[in-house]
Amino acid sequence: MAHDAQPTPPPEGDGLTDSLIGLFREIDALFSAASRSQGLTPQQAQLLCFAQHMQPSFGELARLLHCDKTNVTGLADRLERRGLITREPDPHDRRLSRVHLTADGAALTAAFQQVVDSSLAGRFTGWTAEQRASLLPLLRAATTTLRG
Amino acid sequence: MAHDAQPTPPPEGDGLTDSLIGLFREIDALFSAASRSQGLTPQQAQLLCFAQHMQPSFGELARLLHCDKTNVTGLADRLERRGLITREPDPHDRRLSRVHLTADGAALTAAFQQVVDSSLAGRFTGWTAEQRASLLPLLRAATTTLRG
DNA sequence: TATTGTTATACTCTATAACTATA
DNA sequence: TATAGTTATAGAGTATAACAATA
Repeated sequence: MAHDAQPTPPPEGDGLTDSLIGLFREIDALFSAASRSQGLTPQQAQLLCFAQHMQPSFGELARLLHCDKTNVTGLADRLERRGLITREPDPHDRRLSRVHLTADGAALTAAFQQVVDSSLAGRFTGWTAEQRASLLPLLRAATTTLRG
Repeated sequence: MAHDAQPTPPPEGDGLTDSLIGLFREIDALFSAASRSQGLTPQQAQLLCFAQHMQPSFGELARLLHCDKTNVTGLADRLERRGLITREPDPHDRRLSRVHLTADGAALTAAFQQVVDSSLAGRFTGWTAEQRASLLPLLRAATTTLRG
């Protein structure tokens, strides 16, 4: 592998970009439909998911969503106005504001995830057990690779 | 497998939605960076890619991009103003307008794809040949599955 | 000085409804 | 009647620059 992995060109050309765009558009469509079924935009739904298992600061959300911090302010404004999140001051650093889900927000987030999960489940029924089993680990590995 | 593939529940729960959102955000960030390096928005870059190997009508682009047809009008306006595409009437149906890439548009699209490809290549060097080989077919299979 | 969140601004993306022209 | 593309409109996402509060 020392002189075998490197010479082999990594996935390049060969329509990889086009394939990735196709997949990206399909996932985007799935997220959009699931979000709208809950009265959310995709960005709002994704923010809620990131706030589900932690209480992220605005800067952390900006990094997770790969957008400018100024966008998070407006995004949070709209979610707060609907009673789905609250802004809570960080006890250790008074510059920080942390996003907490309300009970309504947590319920809506769970509903969104359920729609996505069942939507996926409905489409992958044609796959073999092996194919499906290989999907999640590969998703996670690809995410880790891209994030690094 | 005839009575083994069906009873096994398809990928559901288990943080699948969160994993998918994570991957989605990373690919979005990669596309955004590549697009901006060419002076394009991600939506503009994706439209150009879809117009690279065909001359899609506005309705076809709306379906490929999963957005309303009215969005394609404005998207095409901005690309046409920059001389990257032209609107050409369909010879068989005078209601249809087809998007053609100009020489500049084709060059910019190729440059965008090159940035995406090399950006991906730079990140997947740590993968084994087997892992990389399994990625593209799975991407394509997943796209086909989601599109159906 | 540096960092966090905000505001102001401008542009882009998005969907809905109503319109024109073609079929 | 139905379809393709456009326009008008309103709301949402996006980045840049400048700002106040805090570290």
